[in-house]
Amino acid sequence: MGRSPCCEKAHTNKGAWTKEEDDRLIAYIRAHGEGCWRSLPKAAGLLRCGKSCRLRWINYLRPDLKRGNFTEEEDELIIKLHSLLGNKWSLIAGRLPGRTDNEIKNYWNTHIRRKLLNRGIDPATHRPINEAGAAQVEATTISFAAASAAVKEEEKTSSGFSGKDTKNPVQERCPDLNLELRICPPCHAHPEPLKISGRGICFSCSLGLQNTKECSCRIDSIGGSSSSSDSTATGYDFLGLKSDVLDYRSLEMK
DNA sequence: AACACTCCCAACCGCAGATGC
DNA sequence: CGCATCTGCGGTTGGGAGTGT
Repeated sequence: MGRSPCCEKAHTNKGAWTKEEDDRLIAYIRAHGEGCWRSLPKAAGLLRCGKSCRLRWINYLRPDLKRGNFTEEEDELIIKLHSLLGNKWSLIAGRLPGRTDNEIKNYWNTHIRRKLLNRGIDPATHRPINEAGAAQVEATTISFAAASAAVKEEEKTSSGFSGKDTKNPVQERCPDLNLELRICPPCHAHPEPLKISGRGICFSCSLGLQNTKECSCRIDSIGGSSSSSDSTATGYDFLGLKSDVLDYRSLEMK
């Protein structure tokens, strides 16, 4: 491609930000709002590249950031979201108000990985370490992360593949994965709890969101009768995204 | 006190997707 | 439609702080 560098690298500061630089950046964004990162440094009188300014603002200066230690609840939520989304730190951060993707990524690598290893769980797969092979049959968590790569590969090689196909080769390989997970409006009666690999809990409950508006216990499988048109009527905002049909592939394309 | 080692996190880098022309 | 540019993301790194010897 031969992309040009994001900014003129000469004459720009690098490394730790000074108080004065922080103040300039804050003042400028308060006056003009976020955006136009490329032109911001010059306009704000900063000898930094736009990317550096954006990162500094998002990860450190934003007023809505929640600094300080992660709570036990946040820990568990991160673990559960990671088991579902993989290293999609920005998506995970989207479910943790006041936390940034960089912060969560760092926290994962320094604390949670070790925590899971101590529990005997592989942080990459969220499966017991000593069951690496056998666990494929008796999965205890759902993981779209590993499957998403396979889906992409599948889509490359099979141009005719669509979500409506009943013969999804990925599912044939990974029977524990429901790549067409659909979320419906909250159902207080919980008539038909989602079975995640044999466990009778809904997805929200598995995330620790019992009795919340996210609690939804009716999810049709890929072979279900719901079409995209009837799912429109029951569209549900999962992970903060207004989508009619939850499809991890579409989540990535947010 | 001095050095070595480990941990942690802010910041950087490169890439890919989105957008504009 | 193709190219150039911008933005955002995930992986990695550098260096300061903390701890052990």
